[in-house]
Amino acid sequence: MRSSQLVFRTRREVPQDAEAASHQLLVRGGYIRRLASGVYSFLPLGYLLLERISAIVSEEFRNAEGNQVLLPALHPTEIWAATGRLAKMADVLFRVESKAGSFVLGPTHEEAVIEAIAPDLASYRDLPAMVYQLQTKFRDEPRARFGLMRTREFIMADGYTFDADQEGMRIAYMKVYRAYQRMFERLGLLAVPVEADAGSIGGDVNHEFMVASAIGEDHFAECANCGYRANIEAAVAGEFSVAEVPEIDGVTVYSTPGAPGVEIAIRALKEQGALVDDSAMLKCMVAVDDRGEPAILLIPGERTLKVPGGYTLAGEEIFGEGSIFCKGYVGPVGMRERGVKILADPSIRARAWWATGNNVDGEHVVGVRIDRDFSVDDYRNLIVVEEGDPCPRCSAQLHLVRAVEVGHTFQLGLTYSSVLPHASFVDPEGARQPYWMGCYGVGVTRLPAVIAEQFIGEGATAVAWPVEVAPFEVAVVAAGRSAQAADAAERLYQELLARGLRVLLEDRGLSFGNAMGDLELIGPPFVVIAGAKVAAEGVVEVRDRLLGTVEQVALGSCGDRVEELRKAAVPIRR
RNA sequence: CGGGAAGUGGCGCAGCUUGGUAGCGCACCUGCUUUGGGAGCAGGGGGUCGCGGGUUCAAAUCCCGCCUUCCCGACCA
Repeated sequence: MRSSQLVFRTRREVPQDAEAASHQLLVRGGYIRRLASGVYSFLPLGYLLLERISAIVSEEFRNAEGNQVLLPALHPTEIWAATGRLAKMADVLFRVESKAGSFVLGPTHEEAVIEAIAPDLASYRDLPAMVYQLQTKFRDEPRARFGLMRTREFIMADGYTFDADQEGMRIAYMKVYRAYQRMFERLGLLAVPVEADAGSIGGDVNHEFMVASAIGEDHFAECANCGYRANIEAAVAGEFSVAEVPEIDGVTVYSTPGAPGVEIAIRALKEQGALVDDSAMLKCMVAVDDRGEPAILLIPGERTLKVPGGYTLAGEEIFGEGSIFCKGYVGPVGMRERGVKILADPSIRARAWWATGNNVDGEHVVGVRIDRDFSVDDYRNLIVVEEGDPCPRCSAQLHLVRAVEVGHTFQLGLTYSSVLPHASFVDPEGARQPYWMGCYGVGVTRLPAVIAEQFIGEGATAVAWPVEVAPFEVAVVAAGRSAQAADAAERLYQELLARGLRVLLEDRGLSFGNAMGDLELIGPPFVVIAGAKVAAEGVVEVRDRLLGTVEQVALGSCGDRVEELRKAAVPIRR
């Protein structure tokens, strides 16, 4: 393509509403333009980039035997009501009321794909099967973020597998899992699969593919020793070593009026001469289960609570008049006898005694021991892991990494097929059986931002895209005004095109500085410059922007050399 | 939804404290000179100052209400 034909304009100034480096680069380079918060247009250059990324994603889904489809964005409300997700995902659903009826703009397509495909998968002979699409999703996000990183309208590649049994589902899952690893490598991303929480999609086994990045909205825990990796939501800590604590024998009650909360209570207890250390407080949170039964959740006072599945934290009303729970002074002692279930994080065993609320306003107790003063009904993982916590597999120290989720794979099992009767097939005995399903997502329009973060230069004024995703693999530019340079550039452009490369000829007659400034934003990994030495010595300059190397090459061998460099280029950096 | 910041030609900003008919840089248009790292000179076009109301002889500027955008948090595939 000739730059004079490309509709785009770069800008020098940093856009006022762009904080993230990738966002600045994409706006300055003229890849995208914001229409509303979390709603972006892809301009011609941005579309070329997106087209490349989409092609790679699509190819890898096909390598996993996916059949491409295109499902509607407009879903009749009924199909969402049928799975209960109309209510469950109400917060993110865009709703449309029209004379044609009531619709939801699809945020994901489990329901829609079953409606579309189930009639063609009526027999066990039709299984296994996989379909996928690249399609626009709509989610009414509470907050859009970092340009393309989190938007309200975005393209996702979503795949769905249908199998006759669990074993088949697992095989399909592994096939996609491996396709994802190839896909992200081609995209220039070091994506690591981590164990994750299934969220509102549902199902059992699932992995998130995470890329360490400054624009990450998530963290995952990683063990350098054994390779354990899990999203912070799903990560669990191993066994903590037992803490050294002061010798205390009995239980002592202290009067601590006006001291709710861990830190104030510790201070109040110290003032009274209690032998408490800063880690002595047991945090006791009141939660209710799905049936509305109350429970107490116990964690070390310095830790953050992770509310377990099936429970929600109790609201203020639980502390009302006549309640057995005393706000700010809740403790486990005697609660079981009053019919309150006690759940505890295993880490509370790593200490001989605790200080805790005495279930009386203005009173704490010190020296409370598990099994002597109270019993735990159930040990569950209730704490959010922190840097340095022991690994659950090998007890080495966990490390937290800020990261972006670029893909997510789920073994759904029978989650959807059990509630949608037509999501089923007839087995060899003639009996109707539900599909064993898997679903797989890749955040396609997020990828330009994530890739840019990895390949961007200082000050967000330059990028060198990985060869497979680059809108142009190589750019040709003439330096100076000589006719020889312009001729050489034109001939090289034709030659590189003929070799099947994606080539940009800079033909706008810009000064050299302007031309190079723009090229740095357009991001070709290779640039060929035809300057004064073409006429004098018959050589051009070839730059490898990924490696940062520059070489002088004879005009006649330039095409060969560029192709060599192109083939030798490795997608992943760092 | 809570906290913070900001809305002035296409983009980035000044002007607001102390009301008096809107300015700078970039970009754009014309001409000439330039062209191996973001050129120079001369001339030119373009703005409901986010929206609505109020105060005033007079509002970008003061007052009230609303909207939008970005950042942190909550939430999230």
